[in-house]
Amino acid sequence: MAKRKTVKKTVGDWANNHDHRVCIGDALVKAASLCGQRGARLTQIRRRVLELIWSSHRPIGAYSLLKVLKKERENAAPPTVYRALDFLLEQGLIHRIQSQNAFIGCADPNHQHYGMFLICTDCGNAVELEESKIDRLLNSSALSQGFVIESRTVEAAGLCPQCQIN
Amino acid sequence: MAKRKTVKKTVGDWANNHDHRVCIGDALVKAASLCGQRGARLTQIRRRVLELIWSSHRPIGAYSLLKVLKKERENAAPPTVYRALDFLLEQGLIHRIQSQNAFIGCADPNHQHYGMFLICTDCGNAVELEESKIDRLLNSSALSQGFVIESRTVEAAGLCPQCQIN
DNA sequence: TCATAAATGTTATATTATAACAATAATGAA
DNA sequence: TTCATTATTGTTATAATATAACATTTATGA
Ligand SMILES: [Zn+2]
Ligand SMILES: [Zn+2]
Ligand SMILES: [Zn+2]
Ligand SMILES: [Zn+2]
Repeated sequence: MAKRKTVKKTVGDWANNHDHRVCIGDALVKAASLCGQRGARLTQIRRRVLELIWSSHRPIGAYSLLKVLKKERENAAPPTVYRALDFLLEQGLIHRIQSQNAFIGCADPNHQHYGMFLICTDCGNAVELEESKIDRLLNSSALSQGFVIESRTVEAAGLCPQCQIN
Repeated sequence: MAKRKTVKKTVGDWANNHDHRVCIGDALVKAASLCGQRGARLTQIRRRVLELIWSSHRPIGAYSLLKVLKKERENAAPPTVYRALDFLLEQGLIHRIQSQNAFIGCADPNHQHYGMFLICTDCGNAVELEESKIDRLLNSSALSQGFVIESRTVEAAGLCPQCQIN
């Protein structure tokens, strides 16, 4: 890979003005590293699906992925994509956006986090919210009813800073 | 309708030991009243779909509803159900559970609320979380990135008090 | 090098949701 | 009441999302 400038892409960076190739590159490097550590096999298909998911900050659906894959691999079929997605989800490399039946890359697969997203209804971009306070409040609120949370889906739709201007 | 004891079904009541007919009855009465006020037509089909949704505290899918409806109305088809669901969603009489592609009755359709749910992975029951603090925290957390939330999906999966015992 | 397990290929089908147009029923104005 | 308008429901077809089941190939390590 050619040497590239390291631009920090912070969580909550809604700007279009970053070099998104850096996001993609970072994600793939991290994924390879994590899978290596874990003895999980980031095969060609899986890697390519991850790359396609990272091709934008918009969640992408399984059949959109399939459409692209088919151009490169004529025998790609739904299971091809869904198996790759299952693997990537298991490894925490992507998240599922329930409200869209779509998938998005996880920028920080190595950290504990909760899969909480802000999703712009205009440009479609989504960013992960790293806010442990929400998680704690949710937990304590549930506990006050005796309910123990194991996993959560938090998806807030609205307008990102960019799209409020336009 | 026969006179019945008014049993308060509080939010967060996970017990099986309430008379669920009361939940159903209350929901239908409230729905009729609200629709009346709004000039919205709670037709036979819509009312029946609402009743079926309220038949348990578990979210129920469109095609499960259809299966039941077909026994009573031989020309019921997917649009029959989805139109009723659309109406009930618009009126705030039901909520959609995104993580299950399923629907659940709203116990308090007249109040402002946020559609936040606790869903038991064991018994399948779901209750709506009335916790404005979570909503405020979510809003402020989003705002700190300049993001304005318009709607939210909060679905926490875990074990309800009953199912922790078993 | 061979047995095993993991990944992928392949075909079929299940599940969830909507499009499009026709027929009927409700509503209110003339 | 009658008629025009709109809302609701009927009907058929199909789109979109996801999984089952079994065959084949590839990777892995004993
Ligand atoms: Zn980027
Ligand atoms: Zn935007
Ligand atoms: Zn009940
Ligand atoms: Zn339970």
